[in-house]
Amino acid sequence: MGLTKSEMFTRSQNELAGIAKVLGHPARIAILQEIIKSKSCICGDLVQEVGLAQPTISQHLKELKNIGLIKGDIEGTRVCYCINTKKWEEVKQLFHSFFDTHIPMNDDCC
Amino acid sequence: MGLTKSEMFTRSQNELAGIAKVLGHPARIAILQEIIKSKSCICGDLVQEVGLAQPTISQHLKELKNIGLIKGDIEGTRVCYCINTKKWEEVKQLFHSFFDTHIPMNDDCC
DNA sequence: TTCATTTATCGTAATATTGCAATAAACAAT
DNA sequence: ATTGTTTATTGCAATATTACGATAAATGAA
Repeated sequence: MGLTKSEMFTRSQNELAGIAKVLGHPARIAILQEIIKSKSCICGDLVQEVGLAQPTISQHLKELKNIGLIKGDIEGTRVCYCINTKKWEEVKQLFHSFFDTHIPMNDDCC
Repeated sequence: MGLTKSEMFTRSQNELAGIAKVLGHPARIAILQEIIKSKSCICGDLVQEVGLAQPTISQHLKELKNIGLIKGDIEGTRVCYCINTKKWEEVKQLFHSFFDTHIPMNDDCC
């Protein structure tokens, strides 16, 4: 089969996993870092910098846009991508909350 | 093809993406939360709680163990899983560092 | 208009992931 | 030794992801 219904899990579990999944590819991490680094946000330069073919980069950008982490501004034939800082903060907070859940000490094992 | 060589990316890009990938499934998020919630760490109870077949849970546990987020203690026929707090803190810090990179304001677009 | 530039989309091949039934392996209890 | 319990592994089918060539779509420049 290979399909788990999302109804099996809570909304927040699906949300966090969905975002983590998009972050789960080094090219997309590289794209985000490159957008941040190049203060003025970049476009097809990502193809040069990341080293994947243009359609591939475009596809990764689409996924990052889908979860709202980046925005794209059309400027003539070019598209200027940049971080959506509002969403960036939200996602930061999401991971923060997840990892800050207190881990109780365990005497029984481990 | 469908394969990007990991040599294309930095060590830390691959590391972060690799961990995010494992977190990128709601069942694995649910498993982590359940382990945390059940103070005394649990075993095959996860099958009951998460609602997937035993081999599926076992497989997800394996992936979580691979990145070191959980440990498994064999206790007779049972295996007691719990959070590897040391690694947990490391991963928390990893995401923290990633999301805390300063996002420069952009006047050009977006 | 015609040509060059840039990005998105389509189509497709290669690969990876997911889920589970069947089964093995390890142990406890009788 | 046999039985029951628990977990890991194997094998496989269904699906998803990834990468890229080809192509379309949109714009700017000549």
